[in-house]
Amino acid sequence: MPTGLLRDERQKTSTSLPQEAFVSLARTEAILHDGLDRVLSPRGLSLTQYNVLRILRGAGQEGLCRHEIAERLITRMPDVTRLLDRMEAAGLVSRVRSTEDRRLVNTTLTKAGRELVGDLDAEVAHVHKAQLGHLTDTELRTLIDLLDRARAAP
Amino acid sequence: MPTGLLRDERQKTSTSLPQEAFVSLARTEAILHDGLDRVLSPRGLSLTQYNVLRILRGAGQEGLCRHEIAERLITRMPDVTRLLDRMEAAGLVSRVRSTEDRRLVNTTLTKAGRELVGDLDAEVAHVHKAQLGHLTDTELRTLIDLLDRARAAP
DNA sequence: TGACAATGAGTGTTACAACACGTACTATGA
DNA sequence: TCATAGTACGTGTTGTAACACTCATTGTCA
Repeated sequence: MPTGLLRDERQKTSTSLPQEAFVSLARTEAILHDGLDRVLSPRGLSLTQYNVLRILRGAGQEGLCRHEIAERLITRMPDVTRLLDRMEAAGLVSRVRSTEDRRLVNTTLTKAGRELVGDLDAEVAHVHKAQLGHLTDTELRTLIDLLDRARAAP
Repeated sequence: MPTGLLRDERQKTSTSLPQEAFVSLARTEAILHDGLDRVLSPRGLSLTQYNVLRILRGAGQEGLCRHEIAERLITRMPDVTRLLDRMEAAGLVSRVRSTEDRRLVNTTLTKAGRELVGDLDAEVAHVHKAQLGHLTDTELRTLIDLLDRARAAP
């Protein structure tokens, strides 16, 4: 009987609570990520590229070097060089070799990059509100706190 | 004064609660994902491939067609064909064209695939416990519930 | 000060994901 | 029963991510 077999399999794969949390987290992230992509990809941006734009805007006029951008990115990203290559080719960022430490290359937003990320603010905020606005502030606060504590593994 | 400028930028990027939740979610998922990859990649598996193994184990002897696998995967995956190609080449799954509906291709675990996913159960459970075990059951339950409700957008 | 480690960026290669399109088969309705 | 739409899978191509490695520059210490 197939159903019996299937139940046996399910037992073998018995999901612990941490495991269940991981799957739920991955599912949720994938859905939210996809929703954001639908706003960003028409502009030719990936989520990572959008994050770089925001990071550079937050850094102000002085910009950041490759290493600093990489460590502020959400996902580990071992190939920031070519990510910036593409963004430079798209006219969103500009890079200048530092004169103080000539190993460093300083990256800053161009005017076009600053305008693009500015234009996207409203759209992105709208998507986030559409995706998570049905949760109360208290619930969101609780979610954020739990996620923060999850990352702070002992 | 640079600090002043930076604070201005931060204000312009004023993070709403939904936005903050999204970033926290993405950060957490990336960290957990990475931790799991460290167990899977020595076996030559990506997280998606590992999920396929688990999905097929859950499906039992009858297996699943490409479409069914795709819709059970956590992340949207438009190229399941070549994902299965690689897993077939690695000897983890086997594919047979269905005789009833010859459009369908039935995919099942091979013995090697079944053994591999079985071997990984303990390791994966250990990683999840190391990553999330410091949260109480109540906290994990709350987290899972909130994530489930987050996905259930109106 | 001169060898050597450390740091930062870039490059060559491989594998994978995304998109659009094509092919085989099945179901449906005039 | 035959045209047509729909379904399921596969393929060609392009862009991107991951890994290992190299090159240039700086810091350090005998």
